Amino acid sequence: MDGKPYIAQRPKRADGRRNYDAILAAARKAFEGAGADASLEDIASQAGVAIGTLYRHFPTRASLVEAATRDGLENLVAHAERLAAGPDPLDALITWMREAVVHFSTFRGLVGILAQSMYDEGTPSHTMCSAMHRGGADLLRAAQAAGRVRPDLTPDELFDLLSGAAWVREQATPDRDGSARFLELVLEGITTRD
Amino acid sequence: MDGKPYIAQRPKRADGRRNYDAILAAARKAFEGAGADASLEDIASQAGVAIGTLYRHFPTRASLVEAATRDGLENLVAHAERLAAGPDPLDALITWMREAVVHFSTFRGLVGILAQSMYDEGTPSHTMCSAMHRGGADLLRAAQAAGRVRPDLTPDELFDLLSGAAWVREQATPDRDGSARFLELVLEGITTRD
DNA sequence: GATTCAAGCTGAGGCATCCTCAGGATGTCA
DNA sequence: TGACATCCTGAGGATGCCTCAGCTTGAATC
Repeated sequence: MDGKPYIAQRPKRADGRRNYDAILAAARKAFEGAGADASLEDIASQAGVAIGTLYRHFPTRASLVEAATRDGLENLVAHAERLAAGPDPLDALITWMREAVVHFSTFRGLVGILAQSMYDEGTPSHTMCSAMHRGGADLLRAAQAAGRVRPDLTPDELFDLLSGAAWVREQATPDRDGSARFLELVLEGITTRD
Repeated sequence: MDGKPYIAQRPKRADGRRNYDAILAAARKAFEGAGADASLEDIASQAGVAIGTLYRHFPTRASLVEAATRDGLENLVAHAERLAAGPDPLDALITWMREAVVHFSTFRGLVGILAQSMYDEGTPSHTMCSAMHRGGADLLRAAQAAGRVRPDLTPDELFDLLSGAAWVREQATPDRDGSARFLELVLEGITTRD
């Protein structure tokens, strides 16, 4: 809509930084417990801050989600680069996919936000999602070049599969988490026959 | 929680039936446009009815969703039975899976509700979901018996795969719908090698 | 047709949440 | 210490959820 997505930045003043950090910590906890649609007023209150302060630092819910998950996704991107340097491209891809599914389902509702951010510039998480897309695409390409993954699989399709797995994991209850098996079956479908 | 799920039933009095139908029609349209979390007050207003009347007929949002999707899911179950009588078990399973994905993603948010209903009695849609589970399981079993699908795939896993595909479809935009390809890749993973 | 009453309808109102904004407080820098 | 940009506050309008006390009406009975 805007073309210029808002990315929350750490404020300069000491009290501002304090509150920014407190809000972020409260948000992580709240998202973990109540999902991405946790009450923002609760988060503000947990952070010991008025609601207006929360909105000052994070003008939209999406910007707060972005800030709360940035570290994890940065790690994921960094790990992709490290894995790309390894010897076994298929193993690297699989390892990364497993990790990605876990990150995508850090809390309920996150996959949906990420899936939208992936193709919607003008979204706080878009930058990070693009980086992830590149990282995943590189690993995929390498595995394909090694003849270990079907050559007609596109990065977009890979992320659909990962998102699907993450969504299943999101829905899971402690006694029923089919996401690992889901990924296993998916891998069965995309790796080339021995 | 309750153990006794509320299933909306068509009321007896003429004005009751009229309103029930009007609310259902408005709900279908609203869900289609705004997803499963469409405003109930809007729906009531569109149906030309006070909000209290909506709640009289459909005490919970879940019960309204259930009523709005019952027909489609009934058809899906019926189709499973018809397909089971056909000659080619694998073809039957695939056809049904495609259809299921479409039904599961009738509107945004439905898959999530169905996925929860599947294993949570005390949910309006649970009955229909169980019937669907049985129908899908029968088709799966037949395809496995014919040696066309890996024998270690369970019905629960099948529904995870279907739900994942439906979720992807739910997220899709007109220019980007990867659900068909998703299903294709999944089938690659669960069918036995020629 | 009149009577009766269970079934049905209404919409105000309490509560939660979102988000804004005018006015006040305060950290920082010179 | 003064000046001011930055930051904070919380009341308040808007929306949506859901309930309930009081009223209306369809339909069964006489």
